[in-house]
Amino acid sequence: MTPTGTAVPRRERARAATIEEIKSIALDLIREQGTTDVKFADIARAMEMTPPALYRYFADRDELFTALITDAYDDLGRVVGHAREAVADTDFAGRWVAVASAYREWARREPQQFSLIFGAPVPGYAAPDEGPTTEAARRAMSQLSELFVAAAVRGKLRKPLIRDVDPSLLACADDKHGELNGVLAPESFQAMLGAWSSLHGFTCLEAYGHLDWMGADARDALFASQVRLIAKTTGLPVPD
Amino acid sequence: MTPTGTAVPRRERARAATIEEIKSIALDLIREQGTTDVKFADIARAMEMTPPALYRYFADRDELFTALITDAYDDLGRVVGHAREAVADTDFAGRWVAVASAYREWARREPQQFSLIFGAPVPGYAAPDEGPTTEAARRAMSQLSELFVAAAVRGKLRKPLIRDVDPSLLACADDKHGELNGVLAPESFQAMLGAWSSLHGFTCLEAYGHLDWMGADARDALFASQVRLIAKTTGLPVPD
DNA sequence: TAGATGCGTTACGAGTCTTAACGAACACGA
DNA sequence: TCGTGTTCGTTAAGACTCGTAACGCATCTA
Repeated sequence: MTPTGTAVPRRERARAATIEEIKSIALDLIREQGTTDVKFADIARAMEMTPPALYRYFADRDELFTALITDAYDDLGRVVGHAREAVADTDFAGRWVAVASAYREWARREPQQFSLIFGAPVPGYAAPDEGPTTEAARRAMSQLSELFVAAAVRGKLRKPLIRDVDPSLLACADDKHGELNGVLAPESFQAMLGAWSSLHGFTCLEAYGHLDWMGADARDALFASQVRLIAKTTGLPVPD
Repeated sequence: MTPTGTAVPRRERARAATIEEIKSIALDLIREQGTTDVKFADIARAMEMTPPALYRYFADRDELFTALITDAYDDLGRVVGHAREAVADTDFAGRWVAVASAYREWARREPQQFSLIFGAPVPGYAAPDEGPTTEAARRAMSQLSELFVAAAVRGKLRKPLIRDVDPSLLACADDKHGELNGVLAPESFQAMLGAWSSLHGFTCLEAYGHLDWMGADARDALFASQVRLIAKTTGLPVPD
């Protein structure tokens, strides 16, 4: 069975597969033990290998972490993106709810991955500045801004409740003009950031168990009311 | 110099002082290295002791962590409380701004302590359920609820923007009736939780550097607008 | 003064990350 | 078909960690 159509050499494919297996097992272990510190020894044991073998694939434990973090960003962005596109592209409020819910549920489903990207730096791991992680962060965040841009383009974005924008924030919005297609008004830009931070706040609190004292139903209700409130205050067209 | 007025035996005082020194140095190290994992060896070295000596004061590394976490809660509660009381007790909006700003600034000043209490569980450390940490958490949170209760008592709390409350959240509010003096309307209770999560979201994002891409001025402006927005939507009496 | 208690030390076992040196499997050109 | 070189996984070893055990020394108490 000679590889005819395969552009990628057999060797490299095996290597890539091993790398994926390492990351996958690392994630499993992280999920199992509930913390983000993985031991090379444990990964190796689960793969029926010896610890030093892993150094053929990751120079450092930090390098493995960086890979896990960028993967987490990608996964979050992908999940949120799918959720967004599952709703009619004219139903902006519906898309906002979908995005917010996906964000929340991903964090609850994968609290460790969530804390990997949004939590405090992992012990002993200093994020490489301007590295691949910041790049991945932009991609994930863009899911939200695209939503607002789309609404603005179609003229469906009302003025947000808070309209006065500080000069410094205005300058900042100008910097981002390119990415935002130059169509998002500064006050809407400000409102969007506020929406993100509000959403993020609830998500953090819930993912780390700080809302466990209220029942699951109550949490759902609180989330729903928050999302609706944000839609209103940011100027997204709520059906209500 | 015989200890005349000292009720506490000299021995215990020395022990307490050592405990404080350990925690203090642990915090310094955490601040220096920017991560929450402290090594007993480093603490001991800084104290010019040998690592095993620390086990006379903390049975475990987890025990030290628990102490640090409760201290962090206390510190946050204390700082926020002071900020609240520094504003006239009739100026509810002012008090809200003070509380929110103190919360934010504490997190920015002590990101490690912040992540100690609000971040993902520390690697290898499983929080003792229903232990002293949850108790301390209540105390810190109460700074916010007292503010809302006070405003409600004086009839200065308007209806929040979102008024419909889900039954499950209503039941939850009833449970807390005692602590809330039975005077906070369910919709205000819901709004208060929303206020907290919004505040928390901005604080998290900023403390962990996810807003570094905008300038400090822009961050300040965004925070101010968020705080004002929350005051409006929760029904706090804004002077404007 | 005699004894008990508390504290800090050294010594040690188990475990971790990481590098270095070795052997075996594989791919490839002569 | 036969070398040759690259890649992979192994064992061995050094430096470091947490945590326990056993030993002195100081202090407090009876």
